[in-house]
Amino acid sequence: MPALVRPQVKVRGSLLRVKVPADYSLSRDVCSYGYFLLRPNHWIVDQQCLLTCLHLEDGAAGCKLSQPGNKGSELSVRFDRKLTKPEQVEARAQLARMLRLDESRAEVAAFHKVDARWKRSGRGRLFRSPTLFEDVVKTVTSCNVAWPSTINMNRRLCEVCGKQSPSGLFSFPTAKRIARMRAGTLRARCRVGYRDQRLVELAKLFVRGEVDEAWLTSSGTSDDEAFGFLLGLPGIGPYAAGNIMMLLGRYSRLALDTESIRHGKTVLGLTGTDRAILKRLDKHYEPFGGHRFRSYWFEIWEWYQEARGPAHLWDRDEVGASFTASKF
DNA sequence: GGTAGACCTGGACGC
DNA sequence: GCGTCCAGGTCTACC
Repeated sequence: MPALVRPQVKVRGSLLRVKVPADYSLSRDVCSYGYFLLRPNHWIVDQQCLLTCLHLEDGAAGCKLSQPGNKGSELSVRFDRKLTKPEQVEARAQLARMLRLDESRAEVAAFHKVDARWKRSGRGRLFRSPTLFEDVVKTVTSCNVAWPSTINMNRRLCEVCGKQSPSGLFSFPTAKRIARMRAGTLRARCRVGYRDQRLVELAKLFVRGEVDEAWLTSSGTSDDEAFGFLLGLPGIGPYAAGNIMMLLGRYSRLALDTESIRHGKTVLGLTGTDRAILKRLDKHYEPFGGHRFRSYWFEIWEWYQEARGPAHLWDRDEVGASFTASKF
């Protein structure tokens, strides 16, 4: 979609009111992780609201999320078509996952108790996708590639494989859809490169129910068990598995990549070979225990914001599309 | 357990 | 406009 064309939710559809935790801030908690810059998401800076598109029982439904009141006030979610009752239930569940509404004020406070640096800003929640499948695909499309390519892959996945809503927004493709696609088609039309076969295999695992989100998030499943399972998935290595752990709400692991090395060198002043820096990073965040990823991530996020201004003022097609670790 | 090279895309650069 | 080089994480083969 051309940068100058701003998608609009024009049709008067269903309106959902969504209750949020008392400390919830839409602009802060959405603009907290890079996925808010990836399709089907579009943060509208001058309105401070999120435009996105959900895949529901009767197809794609574009929606605009806003928080008309102060922090903690309920969200207004306007859809571009009428939703059936079951669709409303499904939409609420997807929105809750995406916005981390399951993370209460007390849970965020527990993080601040371990790392008080983020108490003032209130940061604690990390934006994610409405489904685990989308989170996994977004993670795979962020591996071994510069950020602008990740943006392109996600845009093409939505436009080529997603469904179009009444107002013209594209939803993210479902696992069922990707599982039916030929790897060559994904490669040629979505420019996913060698990830093509891995994405199809991942989708098939989801369709067959072999990736069980309930098990992965269960308190009865240890971090080691969840991490080990993720490592066994196609296209998922240590970085991707660590990232997906965070997306599942497990913050005890880091997702270390070249960006981490840059952070270790420039912000933490670590020296030595890349391998040595990675080891030191692991050690450095040990004191944050079960919250390590958040402490690590918000340091990186703050650094981005110092360079590019507050994230809630980033325009997806300008700042969002241009930033890469090597350019900072 | 550690290491080297292939896998792809897109941006940067030189001509 | 074209060709070359490089960055990026995972996977496989090999030692």
